[in-house]
Amino acid sequence: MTEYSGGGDPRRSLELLWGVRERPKRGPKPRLTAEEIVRTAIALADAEGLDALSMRRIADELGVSPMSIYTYVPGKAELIDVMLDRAFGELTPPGDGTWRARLEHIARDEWALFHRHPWLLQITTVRPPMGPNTLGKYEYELRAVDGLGLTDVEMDSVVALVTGFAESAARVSVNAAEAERRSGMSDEQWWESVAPVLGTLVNEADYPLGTRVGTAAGQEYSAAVAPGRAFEFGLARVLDGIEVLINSR
Amino acid sequence: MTEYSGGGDPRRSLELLWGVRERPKRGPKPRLTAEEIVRTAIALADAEGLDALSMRRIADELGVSPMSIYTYVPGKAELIDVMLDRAFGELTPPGDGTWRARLEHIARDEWALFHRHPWLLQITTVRPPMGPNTLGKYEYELRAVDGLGLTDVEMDSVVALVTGFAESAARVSVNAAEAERRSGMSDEQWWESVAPVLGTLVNEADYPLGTRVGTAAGQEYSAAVAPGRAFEFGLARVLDGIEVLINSR
DNA sequence: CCAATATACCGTACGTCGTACAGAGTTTCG
DNA sequence: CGAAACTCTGTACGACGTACGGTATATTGG
Repeated sequence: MTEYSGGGDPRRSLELLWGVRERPKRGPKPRLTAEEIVRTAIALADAEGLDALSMRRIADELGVSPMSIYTYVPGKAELIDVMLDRAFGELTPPGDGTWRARLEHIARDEWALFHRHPWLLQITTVRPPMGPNTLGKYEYELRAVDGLGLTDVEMDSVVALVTGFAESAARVSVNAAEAERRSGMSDEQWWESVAPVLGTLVNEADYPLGTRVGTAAGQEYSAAVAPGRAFEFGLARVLDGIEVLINSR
Repeated sequence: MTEYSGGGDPRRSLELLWGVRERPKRGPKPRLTAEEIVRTAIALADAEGLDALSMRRIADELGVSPMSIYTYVPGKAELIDVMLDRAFGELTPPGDGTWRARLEHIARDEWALFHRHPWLLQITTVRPPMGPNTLGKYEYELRAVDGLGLTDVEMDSVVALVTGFAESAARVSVNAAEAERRSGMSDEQWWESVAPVLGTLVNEADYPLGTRVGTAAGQEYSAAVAPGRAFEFGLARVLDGIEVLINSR
């Protein structure tokens, strides 16, 4: 189940994101806070993945009945919106180096964030939760490419390219780790279980480049480091491409 | 629920992928074939998404009971593996142009494939199904960057960068369309529902670049064309970056 | 022609999920 | 001291993948 951000009632979602709900005057003392629920949900998603994040599990963790959660949060979609914005709060703005150093910082920082919170990759952010950290992130990303002679639209495109690349590379890395965890097999072990059967079905000569290059890549990089190398390689190429654009201005 | 490819028994999976199952000598005539189930599943996923793809729905569609499906396919994971390989069969090898034209063809072809079969984006392919089309795809992708003076490992990295970029850009595009379908709101309508509430919570002066650039980007590109522009922009930058690498050899 | 065997197909059942709804208990205000 | 506002909970619905055991059907060997 892919989770969609921006799914709930916008007013209620935004109140939650900005924490502006005035506390009630009557009724029993609340046993929880929305923030506590968000923290618990993030810890659970970090430890067991987004698939294991259920309203029932969160309630268990907090020692209340499942339906109590709905007192503090309109539903699961809105909760995930807040989790996303809170996670973005861990990112740090780049410093004062070159534009290239600033974009590298942004990419590496996001790469690390996705590894700390792999569930972020399962949340679609085409309509992001308009919380303080999400807005702040966009702001400092744009600052990193301000004053380089790019148009406003180009600035937006460059930022989207770099963050999109970081997300894409992190996705490969996180999925590789997750596949290893689930299957209990390393990539090498997996390949050793597939290769013999594949050999009886396929003629290697039909795939000369795939056989040669696949073997070379497999030997050069163990599965444990391959995603990191792919990130570094791709980042260098993407920044080189952006440099071509900037130099043309 | 993210779906993982390569989850099932490798022998049974590979037999399915290569269609090598000898047909049974005794027992009742089969009413279906594995291929028929795969076709039905792909049509269903195309029309209603991977979340709507259930063994029960497939069985309904074919007029049999849910458990009958398991006569032809070991489980849902293996079925999805075959769906993936069959979809890759729609891709076409690049022609004889420059390396840049060949890589552009690969990226555009994949971009289009992900739009025809958006569910492909929900399947993790770190351990891809080793079917004929998946192997063929890797082979002609490598052929596109053969003979340029790159090392084997660099060839693999370049191909992964270009296809990873195409996938990443298509993901944004597909998610945007899906968000519109689900919510019944265009991006403009969504923004109009969020902006007024956001205005009461946020001081625009705190986000000067975000406000200016966000507005500019929103006006330049309607939501309907924005993902396509982002794809073209990013592809040009990525290929420029690869050109820098190739020229350095 | 008759059993033995292999296969196809199906009904039931289990433990998940998000959350609608109705009710019970608790605190504060007028 | 009510009434209103609020917190919390139990039950229920229809979905999911698939394990298991049973029954119907086709082919084979005698």
